[in-house]
Amino acid sequence: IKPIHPAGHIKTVPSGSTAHRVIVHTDLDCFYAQVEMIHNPELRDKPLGVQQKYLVVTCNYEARRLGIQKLMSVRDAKEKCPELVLVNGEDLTQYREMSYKVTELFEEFSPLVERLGFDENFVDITELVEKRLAQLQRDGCSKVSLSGHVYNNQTVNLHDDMHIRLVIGSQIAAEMREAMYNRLGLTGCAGVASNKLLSKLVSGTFKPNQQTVLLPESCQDLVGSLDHISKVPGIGYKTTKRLELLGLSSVRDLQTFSPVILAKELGVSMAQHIQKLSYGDDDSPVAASGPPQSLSDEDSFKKCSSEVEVKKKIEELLANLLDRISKDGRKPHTIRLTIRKFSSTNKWFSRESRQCPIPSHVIQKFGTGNSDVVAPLVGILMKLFRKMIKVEMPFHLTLLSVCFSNLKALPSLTKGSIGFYLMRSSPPSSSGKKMDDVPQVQVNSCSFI
DNA sequence: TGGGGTTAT
DNA sequence: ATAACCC
Repeated sequence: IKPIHPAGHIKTVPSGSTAHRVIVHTDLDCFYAQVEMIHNPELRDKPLGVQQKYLVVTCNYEARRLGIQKLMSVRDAKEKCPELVLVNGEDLTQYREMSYKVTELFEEFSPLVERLGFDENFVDITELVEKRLAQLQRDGCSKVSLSGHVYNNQTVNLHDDMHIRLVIGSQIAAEMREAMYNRLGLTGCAGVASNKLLSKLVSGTFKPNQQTVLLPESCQDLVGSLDHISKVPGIGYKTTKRLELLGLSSVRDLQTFSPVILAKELGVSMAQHIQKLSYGDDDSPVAASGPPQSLSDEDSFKKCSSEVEVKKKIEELLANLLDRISKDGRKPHTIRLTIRKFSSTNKWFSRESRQCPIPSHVIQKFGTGNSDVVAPLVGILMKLFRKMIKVEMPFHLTLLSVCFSNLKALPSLTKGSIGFYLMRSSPPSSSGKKMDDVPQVQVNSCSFI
């Protein structure tokens, strides 16, 4: 490594700068199936699928070799592979818990960890990379070795500033995956690049349990390798349809399309955003997720058509949520009920919801036993229900969901207090089993106290 | 198509 | 409150 300046002065990245970032994206291999196999090792060498209702939502690689795909119907899956073992994955509790263990593990590397679903994380390791680079330069060490694959098999140039940083990033990514395996028993992929979009795209290039780094010169090859605009993260179903109406289908089509006409279709903000994405350009920061913004519980079914049935389902959902919120420790200030009505046309979208503030006298009673809070909440939820459904008319629901949001910390944990700073990554647990988490929290918190 | 999540309008 | 996005 050559010193950037003759005196060996280190060029640091200004805080908040978007210029020389190193981002890791991680993606666990068939996450739900992995959790089930840890839970029951007998399943390890068998083709395994995780079932929700009549769908196989994910499966292990043994099952994939036999032709099972994600989101395949149970009927098709059994037909394709009669030996397929199915476990029910409708209760997400164990997946959610393992998911947060992974995020907390990554937070030991950098506080900037952003969750994407239960099985993906972005980690901004720019500062860690700078620290290691500085240390290497002080030591006068001239060797750094890359971990994992390089996208396109591009040659690394150790005289290139960004190449060196990305190579150090690949070592850190390897350490993160090692820690994940040693401490949690989980395998997964990682991608290292200069922004979130690119790190996510590159992490999937070598698939189970491998990692890949993208060097800047191969950026256009990466985005160009996507066979359709809908494969660009951020361009979803609706936007894809509108772009197709403009005659666009490849990433190159989008790159070279008139920005003026695109802005007329999508608005200038959205137009600029997705056209930048098409070039692999993404300046969005890794936003630390922290604890969740909302907790919800839902259930789908073929048919629910009477008020007593609705009340029963709502009570079930609420009981689960109250359990979860008491473990979280925070209090919800808003409650929402969501329904999905049956309709033969347009049947997979269109949900309706109504929400309202939770009365303050109900909020107070949240931490203390659950039972004095359920009756008023069921009352509120049934009122919300009647705002959407005229109960004297026939109705046919296929989903109910209850959501707590506007979550606020306990009154005692105000901004200036010690408790606030010790609170972050693991909320006080009623079971007290997580005492081993405390030391790592303090490592991150001490400098503030 | 499940059972979750987030942010923007 | 809905609509879009993500897994």
